[in-house]
Amino acid sequence: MNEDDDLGALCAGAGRALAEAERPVLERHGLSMWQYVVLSALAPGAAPSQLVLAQQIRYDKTRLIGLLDTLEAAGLVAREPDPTDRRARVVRLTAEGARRHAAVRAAIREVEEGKLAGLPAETRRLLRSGLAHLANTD
Amino acid sequence: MNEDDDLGALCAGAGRALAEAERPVLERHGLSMWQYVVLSALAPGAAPSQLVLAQQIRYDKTRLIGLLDTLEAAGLVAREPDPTDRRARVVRLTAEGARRHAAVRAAIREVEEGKLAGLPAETRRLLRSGLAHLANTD
DNA sequence: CCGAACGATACGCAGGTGCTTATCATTTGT
DNA sequence: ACAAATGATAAGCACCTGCGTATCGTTCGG
Repeated sequence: MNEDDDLGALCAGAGRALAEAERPVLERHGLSMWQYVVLSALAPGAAPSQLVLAQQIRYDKTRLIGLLDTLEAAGLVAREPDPTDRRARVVRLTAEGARRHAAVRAAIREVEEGKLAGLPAETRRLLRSGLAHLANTD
Repeated sequence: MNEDDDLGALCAGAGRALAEAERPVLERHGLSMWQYVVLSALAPGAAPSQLVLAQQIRYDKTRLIGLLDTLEAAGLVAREPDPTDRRARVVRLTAEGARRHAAVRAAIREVEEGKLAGLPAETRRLLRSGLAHLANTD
């Protein structure tokens, strides 16, 4: 039974399985995993600076630059100097970026639904809350 | 709420948090994450060949060689030619390897218990079964 | 007002990853 | 019995990752 497995191993296995299932979806929409992560992070609201965005998604701040370059060139995000601190760049989704993100997110949700097929609603709920608890006990 | 997050993002977050919490434990016992994974894979029984071991733990088969070299030099695993097919090497834990694995595993279980603190038994159970379901729906 | 701190950017380094190719010993199918 | 396949191994590759350094413009404290 899974009583023998480490929780870490289980999380890694589940995460890998999900990532593998989602990769084709992302490819079909022309986005890399990290690009999708950035769009997801910006969906609830603009990031006050690239630095906090990098910390938020746990991505290297110097590599985020090139990632944003690509997304900006694709018209999915916009960088604007923060009026209150012109060193910082506020990063936000463009209308097109919000549209693309919503579309990809819907497709990914479908894949996840498929993976969850067969699990009772109660299990799904506790799975989410359990994972959130583990992730937030940093 | 966590209803907003992708399952993949939740798994990644939880997995990362667990890995970070377990790294100091592994370091204290002088093992890398992958070395521990190998020991864990061998604990239930010897691997019939290095190739199947690599596939089992999803590690590159050519890199596994060096990993096993280290573990063998440390006296934790043993490689013996399979009598029925002398191309293959059977990999098994040594007595010392089994002891080390049990010790590290106990320490890791403690960490995981700490992370799970506050979650009711039912949630833990469903969390495990939910993760196992996701991981096995490859 | 000026030096220290800070954000964005460019660049290179070291380590880890999966993948490919080549070699050698062994097994297997015909 | 011989060619093809297979497992272990070595070596090299292309990529990704985090990290450190340097530069430049901007901000802020004394």
